[in-house]
Amino acid sequence: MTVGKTLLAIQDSPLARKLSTFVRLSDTDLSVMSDLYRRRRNFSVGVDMIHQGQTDQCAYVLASGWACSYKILNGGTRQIVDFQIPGDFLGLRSVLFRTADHNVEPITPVQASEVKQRDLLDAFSRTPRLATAVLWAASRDEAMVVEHLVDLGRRSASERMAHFLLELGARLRLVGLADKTGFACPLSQYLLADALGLSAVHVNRVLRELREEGLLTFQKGKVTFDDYDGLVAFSAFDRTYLDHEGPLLI
Amino acid sequence: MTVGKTLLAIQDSPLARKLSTFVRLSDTDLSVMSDLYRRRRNFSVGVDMIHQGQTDQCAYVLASGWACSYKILNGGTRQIVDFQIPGDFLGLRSVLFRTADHNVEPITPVQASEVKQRDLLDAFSRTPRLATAVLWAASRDEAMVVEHLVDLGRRSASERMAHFLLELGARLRLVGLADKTGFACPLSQYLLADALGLSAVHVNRVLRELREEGLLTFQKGKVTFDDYDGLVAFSAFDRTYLDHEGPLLI
DNA sequence: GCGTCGGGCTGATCTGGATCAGTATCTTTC
DNA sequence: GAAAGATACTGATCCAGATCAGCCCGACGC
Repeated sequence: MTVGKTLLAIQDSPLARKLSTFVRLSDTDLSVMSDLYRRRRNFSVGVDMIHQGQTDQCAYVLASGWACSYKILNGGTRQIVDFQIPGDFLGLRSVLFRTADHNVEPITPVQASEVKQRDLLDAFSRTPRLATAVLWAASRDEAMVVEHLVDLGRRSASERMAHFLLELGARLRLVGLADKTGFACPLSQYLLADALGLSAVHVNRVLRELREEGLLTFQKGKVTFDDYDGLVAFSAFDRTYLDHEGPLLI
Repeated sequence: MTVGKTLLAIQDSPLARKLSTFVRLSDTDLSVMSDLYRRRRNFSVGVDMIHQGQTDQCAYVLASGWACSYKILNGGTRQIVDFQIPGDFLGLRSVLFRTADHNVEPITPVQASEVKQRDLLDAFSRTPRLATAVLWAASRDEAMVVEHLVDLGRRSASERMAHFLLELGARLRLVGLADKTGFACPLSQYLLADALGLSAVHVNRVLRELREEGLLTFQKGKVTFDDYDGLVAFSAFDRTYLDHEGPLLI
């Protein structure tokens, strides 16, 4: 039975797994979702997937690789708003509004499924539960942006760094790409600087500081939590906003 | 015909007006919405409407007054994430997730309709379009949070202030509470400080600076844009993310 | 086998905004 | 109408993090 097999495959995708922590997805929901997965595309590092200011952009579901969404400001600086990891939705706002309000750029080679506006809105009208699930996923993303905002507004550079890497680790654990000891991380110090509102120079110093304190090591593309509990205490990390409880809707 | 009259009243509410810029709401949608409006409640200044860490909180639709959502960090400081003005949804995340990840506090006396989780999820399953509309509204809010994040990460104190007050003005104009010359603003310098990640002392100096530059005046609860175009240029304000175009779904 | 380019890394100096320590109104309360 | 809180406002000082300037090293092209 090919249909059954396909559904099983969809059910196992990172997105389905994420959404089903909130709503129980029926076979109908899953088959509607599988339509969204049709157009698989590849992107290479540094070539924007979504351009700020352009209209009729697509959204994507990230299958593999890392990307970042950012805004450019006059003066050439930029602010990275969030990093996207496998299973993440990306560019939702750019399809809900006609014109994209941010850029998205792959940090590593990326595989992603393209989702056009029509596809998404059609899918929503066919299965209301899917709309609720996506609303939930979007809210979870917003919760992370909010936490990031608190980072920038009220935490010191080193708290910020610690908090940010803990959060990234927690997110990666949800998709099996990290454990409590650390994770592989393709971010350069420049990218960290643009995300944390710091200069690259200061990022370097802060990482050294954290290493010397025995809290964490970030070297050669690998983040290691040398003292997880110490880090949690130091940065007042509270992961409740990332935790999933059982499905809310039956 | 009481039913017709009720629908008309709902149609005129700030929330319905906001949502209908995105989707065309049918009579069914409107009557489902009217159910959400049943429980009107009053809140007084300083008494939290939503408590961080508590479970089974309600959401609210703000009818009148201002509120702010914020997070407390250890050390007693806080970061205000957003201000809510009439027509805004509030506490959506606190009903989608079981436990609230932020506080919401009225800044002025507030009138709001309470929306319980069950009400909301029932409403979504009855009319998928409503779910899409709320997703859209939530995305618009997220766009503002993102812009706020850019404020904190990469703009100087005075750019931040100018950008923030322009945005607030633009939002208030959408609900008829401001015009191009300015708006009535109940925010104290302490609240501004907590929102902009500055000290209250510096907020005061920045406001003086902007006043002396002839850009804007904030005195006696009233923000006046003395040089609107100058402000827009100075803070690189781009309001596309706030603009509504015609309804996307028929 | 030599440039060059993108990271990482470091010291010296500068500065935007915090912090401290007040003063001046204006309300509220009793 | 005195006392107690808010809130606005100001000067003096301090410091976290930016900026500038540069070195080191591995990967790449040719």
